[in-house]
Amino acid sequence: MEDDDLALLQPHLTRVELGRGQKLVVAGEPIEHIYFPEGGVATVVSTLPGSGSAEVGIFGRDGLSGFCAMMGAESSPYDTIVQVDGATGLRADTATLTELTEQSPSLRSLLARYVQSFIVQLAHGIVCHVHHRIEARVARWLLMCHDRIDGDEIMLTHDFISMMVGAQRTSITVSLHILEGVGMIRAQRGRVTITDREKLEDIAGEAYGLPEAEYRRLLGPLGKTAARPS
Amino acid sequence: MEDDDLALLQPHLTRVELGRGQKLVVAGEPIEHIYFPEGGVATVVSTLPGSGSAEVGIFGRDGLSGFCAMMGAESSPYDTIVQVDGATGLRADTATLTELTEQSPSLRSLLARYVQSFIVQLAHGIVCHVHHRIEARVARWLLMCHDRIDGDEIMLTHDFISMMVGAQRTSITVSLHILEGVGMIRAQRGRVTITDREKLEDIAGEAYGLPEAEYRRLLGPLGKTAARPS
DNA sequence: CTTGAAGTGTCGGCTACCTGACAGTTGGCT
DNA sequence: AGCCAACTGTCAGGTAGCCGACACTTCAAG
Repeated sequence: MEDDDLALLQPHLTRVELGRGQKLVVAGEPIEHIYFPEGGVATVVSTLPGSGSAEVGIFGRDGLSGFCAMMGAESSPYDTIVQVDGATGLRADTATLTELTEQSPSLRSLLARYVQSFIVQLAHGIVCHVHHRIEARVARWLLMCHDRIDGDEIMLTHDFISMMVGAQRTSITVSLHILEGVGMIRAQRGRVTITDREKLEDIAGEAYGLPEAEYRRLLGPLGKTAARPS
Repeated sequence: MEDDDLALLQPHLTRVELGRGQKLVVAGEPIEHIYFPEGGVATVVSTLPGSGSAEVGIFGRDGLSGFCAMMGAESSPYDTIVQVDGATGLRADTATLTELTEQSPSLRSLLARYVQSFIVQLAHGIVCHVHHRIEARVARWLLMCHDRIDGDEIMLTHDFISMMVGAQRTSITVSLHILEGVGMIRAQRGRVTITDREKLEDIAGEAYGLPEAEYRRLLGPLGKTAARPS
């Protein structure tokens, strides 16, 4: 995702472990650090007392946590949680990063373009909930994870997918059976393996693709091929 | 919404009529003008060949059209359409505005904070679709309109609300009857009048409020009291 | 005044999905 | 080895909201 702005950032980055369940942003609390995952998946989750939780956005090595701290909000109303681990991330102080961004127009442009791509992801989430059945939404979500991990195995439970997709756990079980029946995936305890990505994209239909296309348009390749600092 | 940045913008603004149905942004086409409505309601709408349309965001005098043009995207995948008219708007050239923003840190901060508030609106839209029944979503949407217009009368049809809320037209008719039965609104042909806003907020519950609170936190009062250039 | 389009009310059938409950399975821990 | 917690499968009942169809009302235009 970075180019020669990387040199600007590098001295301020620390590599840290990102463990499953770790909260990169806690709702309502000041955001002190910004994280750039080098792998795995993190999601932005809304939790309200009367309504339970719902996932609203997702990112991995394609994005960063808590960008709202650089948009004039010291905190976010949403949690950001590491959901699929197995990777490290680069961490920076919010204040430092904000200042760097303020100074470098190209860094600012990069951030702006990422924010724009994230907006499209959010907007598309709404469209999915309005128009697409659970099956397609599950497919969408699996594809979004697949884009962000190495290999075809994703470690996650039905319970977990249910929160992501915004559906009942039992409905997820059924959906996964259908997807498995057609040979798109293989489901084992706590693990889903993508076996036929193309078919999965077919099932997802318009539920998948638009935000990804927008990301590529604004920021370049998404996923395994994306260049990352090492 | 503006403060003394206004002086910077003023010379580049032209007052224009905003008519119902007018597209302030056309999906996929370059955004040449940015509009700041002085009243009425505009929405951001996703239209996909296979899935029909869905509304994803809304704004009025609290916001501006096509901000993505200032985020590095020349175009947006979504239309922005004037839905409730009866007001003028201020228009500026995208290029000019982008340049001004690039130069003025305070203008940039203002824009960033607005974008952040819009993100929360989008995210909350997802939460609504996951957790709240149609009735609450209708209430939410009426409240969001009410925040942005003068008076308590909103000119809109059931058909229209159905697209906004992401539901069937007949379901909207039923919902409006319920809301009217409890005395929260009065529905006439092509018009809804808010008669008891508090009760409406009760019905909406958590479907309404969070994005509005966030807007106030970041940008100050939303709605009728908000200071606007005149 | 007439006509027609746009908007509204309503109904019956249908289905996707929720809800809760429970039994079976797996795998890590002691 | 054995146990417990987490995970998965499944089922039966209920319901919100979809879908299509149609009759009625309102209003603006000719």
